[in-house]
Amino acid sequence: MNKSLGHEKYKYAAVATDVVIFTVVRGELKVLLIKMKKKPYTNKWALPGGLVHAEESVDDAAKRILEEKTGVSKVYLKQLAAFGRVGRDPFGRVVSVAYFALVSSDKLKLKTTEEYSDVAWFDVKKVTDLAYDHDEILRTAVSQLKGELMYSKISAGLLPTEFTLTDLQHLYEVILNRNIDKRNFRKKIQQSGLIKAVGKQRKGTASRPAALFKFI
Amino acid sequence: MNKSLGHEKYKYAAVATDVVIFTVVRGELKVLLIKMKKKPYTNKWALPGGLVHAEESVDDAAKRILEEKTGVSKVYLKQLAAFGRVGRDPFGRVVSVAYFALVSSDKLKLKTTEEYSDVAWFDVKKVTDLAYDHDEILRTAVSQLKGELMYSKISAGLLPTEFTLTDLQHLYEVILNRNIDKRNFRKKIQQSGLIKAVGKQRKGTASRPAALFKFI
DNA sequence: GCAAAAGTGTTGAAAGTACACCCATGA
DNA sequence: TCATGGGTGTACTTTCAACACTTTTGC
Repeated sequence: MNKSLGHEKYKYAAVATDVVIFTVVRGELKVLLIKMKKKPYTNKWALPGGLVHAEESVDDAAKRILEEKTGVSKVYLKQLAAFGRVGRDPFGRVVSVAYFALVSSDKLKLKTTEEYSDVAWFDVKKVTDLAYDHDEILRTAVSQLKGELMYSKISAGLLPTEFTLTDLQHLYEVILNRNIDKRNFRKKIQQSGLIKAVGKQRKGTASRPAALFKFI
Repeated sequence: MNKSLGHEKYKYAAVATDVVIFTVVRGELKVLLIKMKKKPYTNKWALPGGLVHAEESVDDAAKRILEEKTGVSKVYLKQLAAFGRVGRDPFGRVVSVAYFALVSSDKLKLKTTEEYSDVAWFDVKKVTDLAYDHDEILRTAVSQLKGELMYSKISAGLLPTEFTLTDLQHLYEVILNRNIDKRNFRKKIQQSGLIKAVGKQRKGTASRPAALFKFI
């Protein structure tokens, strides 16, 4: 969405997609932002996005943009909503279909340091004043992420295939931004049917070995 | 969406909106469909829809189309999802943002009889084989409608401003397609804070008068 | 007084929440 | 043996589900 469209001269609106890419690092829920060059958003941060090409589905466009910005593929992307206010994009009449995804920060550490300096992770709690209507998109994404966390496998992207219940709980605590009771969490998540024990243990931890689980 | 676009020649996708308009008549949940003329969908039924103009928001486009097809305005339209498969529209590369609404059948009785014969209400349970990907859109809409019914005021569009709890329960039973316990329903809906008593009663009913309520 | 719909409570089950101690391992 | 994190159960509260009779009105 940082290309000029000149779509003002067309009679109809064009389609873009913006992707809210979350990760968790050092106990913080972070979102990937890119720094813009073009006026009127010079040096403003924005969600990664781009126009949907004629020969690709909107889902595929979101995947493409995710991969372009992070190098990560095969991540589950979830459609959030369409944002279609008239003035939302000063470069033309563009409707954006927003997606969100959770990606493990170590899977893309290389990419974010290799990439130019105008791509960076930001603590979600501190982000404000994004370009376009991206503050609104981000708020919607955070809210939907929290709502779905306990009822879906979206968090799988943030953990290795095999993980401990404590790993999972810590992840949930960061995303939900609150403490969770260990016993209640274990009861609920094991009853949910979303994960199952793999029958192995994680050793070498200077403490009692933890059972490993995986998403089904 | 029943206009040729020729958007194949553009590089990017265009935006349309399709509106799933529900009503309840004679104990059935019905959806408004229009009969198409153009190949390859000649005589197929489809959801009302159309392209989003450059100067209107997607929300406004959905409202406009709702009003064009039903004559009803000031109805709450809820965004459902965007549908963006490449081949979903044989006339061009079009991404549709779908909405749904509930409108009282008596508010638009005139309109549907005045309108030409290729607009009609269909029992949702019997609808199949719609044009485009409209079967999928309809299924998604029905599912979301059922899910939100108890937690929002969307059903307000289907009732007069003042209604009895029995009216509301009958409506819910039709939409959810199951019986609801009267006492549990009354407890839950009155605790929800979505409605409140207006302090009046409906008289002249050959039975005990019922208290009237309204949505807040 | 009777037909017709309005209105109202209780009990049991299930799910959610709060809370504290013992266990297995590596160092 | 101790430091570290792993693992477990119970009591209370809240929510959901099942279920039947009395009340008020018009005729």
